[in-house]
Amino acid sequence: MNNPCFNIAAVERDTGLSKDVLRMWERRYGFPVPERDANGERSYPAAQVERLRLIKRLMDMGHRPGKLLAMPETDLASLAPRRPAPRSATGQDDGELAELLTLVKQHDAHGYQRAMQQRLARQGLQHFVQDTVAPLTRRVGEAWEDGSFEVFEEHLFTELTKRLLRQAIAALPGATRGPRILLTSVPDEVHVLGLLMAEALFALEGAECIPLGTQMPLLEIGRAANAHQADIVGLSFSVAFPQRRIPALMQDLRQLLPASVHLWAGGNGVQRLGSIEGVRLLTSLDDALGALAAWRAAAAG
Amino acid sequence: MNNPCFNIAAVERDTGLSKDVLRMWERRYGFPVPERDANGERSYPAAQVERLRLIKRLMDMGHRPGKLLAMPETDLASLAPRRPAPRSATGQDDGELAELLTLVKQHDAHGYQRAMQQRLARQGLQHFVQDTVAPLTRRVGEAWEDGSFEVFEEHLFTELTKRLLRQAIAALPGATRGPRILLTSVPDEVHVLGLLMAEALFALEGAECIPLGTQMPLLEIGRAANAHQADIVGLSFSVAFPQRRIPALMQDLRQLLPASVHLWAGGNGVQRLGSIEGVRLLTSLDDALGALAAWRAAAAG
DNA sequence: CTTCAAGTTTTGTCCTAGACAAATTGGACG
DNA sequence: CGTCCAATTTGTCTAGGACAAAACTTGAAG
Repeated sequence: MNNPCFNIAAVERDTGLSKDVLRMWERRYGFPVPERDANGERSYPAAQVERLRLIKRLMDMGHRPGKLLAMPETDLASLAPRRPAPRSATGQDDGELAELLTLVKQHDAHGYQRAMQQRLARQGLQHFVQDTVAPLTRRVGEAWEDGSFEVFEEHLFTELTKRLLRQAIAALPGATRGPRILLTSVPDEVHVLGLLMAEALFALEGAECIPLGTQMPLLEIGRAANAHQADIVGLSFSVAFPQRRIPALMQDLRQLLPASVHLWAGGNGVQRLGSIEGVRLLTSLDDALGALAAWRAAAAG
Repeated sequence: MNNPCFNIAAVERDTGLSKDVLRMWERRYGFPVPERDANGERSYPAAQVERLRLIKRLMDMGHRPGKLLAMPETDLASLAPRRPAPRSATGQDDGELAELLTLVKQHDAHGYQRAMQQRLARQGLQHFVQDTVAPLTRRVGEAWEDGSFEVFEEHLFTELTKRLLRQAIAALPGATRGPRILLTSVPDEVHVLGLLMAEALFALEGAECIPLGTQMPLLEIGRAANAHQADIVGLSFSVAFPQRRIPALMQDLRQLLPASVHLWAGGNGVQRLGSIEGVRLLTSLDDALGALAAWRAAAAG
């Protein structure tokens, strides 16, 4: 048999579904049904792994496992390309963004970087962040959801875009005028582009940003805020982060920080959230700038 | 009780020991012996987690679990601070590196960046990577192990250093002369500094690097290699990655790639590894450059 | 028609305990 | 002193069962 087969650990790695879940689904829903190797251990054919990946993707889009696992293969495929159309359609710019996406899709890293550099030069950092990077990121998320972007294409996009933003940030004069803002994310939240966009805008305004990367344990965020004498702690939540966990998390963190330290939370993950005591929710990049202006007004007054 | 307790999933995250292993040790060796919560589930006191982390570290140093778990606390501690002294002691440079570490330790991000930029300008990128970034990273790892670095300090170091390297890489001319090298890491391997160091050296040599960030599922690595028509796939493993898993992982990946694609594995995690069929192990940054030269020689011949 | 609370189903994670293969060690023998 | 085989060590897999937390439904009240 030259079909490659995967043991349960390999499937866990590649799909992100835990061994417990894989065995549970087999028991409850009758899928996947792996073959068994000489030792009686599960051995998943590539086709089943492929289907599991599709199911995982649909689950991330909000579908429920029970339904998906009961479906025949064909119905599954028909669910995938469901894109309800309300893509931001601003005419000309829309086409240019599509071109940028095409470059990534064609794996033309150099072309993408060149095009983005040009755009950055033309628009300036602030408009570049707000009118290019932000919508592009949303587009990539959509494309990934409807299956027109592979995982590795999304990784490439993220990696290249991170570089552009960091480079632009590094080129800014090191300002010391504004508040000190500590930027990071909580454990299980790995997305960093939102943080970088915020950092770029804050740095442009002359604030002093302290970037700690992603996945900081809460206790460590508290210590870091203290050590750096931060005025503001800014967290980012992507849409992929379970929203219901956010309020409790933020309240825990609020208690770890001195009352004088402001706590901000932004990113697409906080859009639909109700207000949280002691936390400023940033609903957009504009709102983030507004929050900074308000902080300064309060500090001056 | 105001002592914080951890459930088994949290302990797995914090120690890197799988749930299976934690339960097995409890059954076999009588440690750890967690309390039970209201639902009868394991609840590990902080002290036990601390000890598990120490045991894990000693295992990574080559000690055997059976011995360690049978030891009383005091003996364990006596094994720990054994830092065999062969820290690269090159006199003057050693002092300068210590100064850089001190800047991070004092949370002086600007000072650190300035000092590193100067070093980069003075040494040139190749020596900067080999003689500054590499030893510095090792030092930070050591400092984290012996507790003199906080988690957030390590995050800050990583974040700032990543930026320096990426900036330097971006400043290089986009060369198209060498092989196309796809650089990434497997799931569960989040460390990226090693990859960036390799990328810097390869790019200096005129190779075309395709950086995909970390944590790519194996199947995706295969697809990406195909889509980008990569000549070489380069993976990085940190010391924190369980070494025993590497050979099987690499063999799985080897089978997913066309025979014409070379497979390289580097990083501090592969130092003590025996050879793997079809995989070129990079034991050092110098060795990585050697591998590149060898590839070119073979391609030309 | 919306909003909120209570009930029901779904779903993931944890539990126990046994089996076995892969890796490592120790010792015997050349 | 090296080499090979046996004994031990060690991690991962297996099987269902149990249960709590999340998500969906339903129904009542504003």
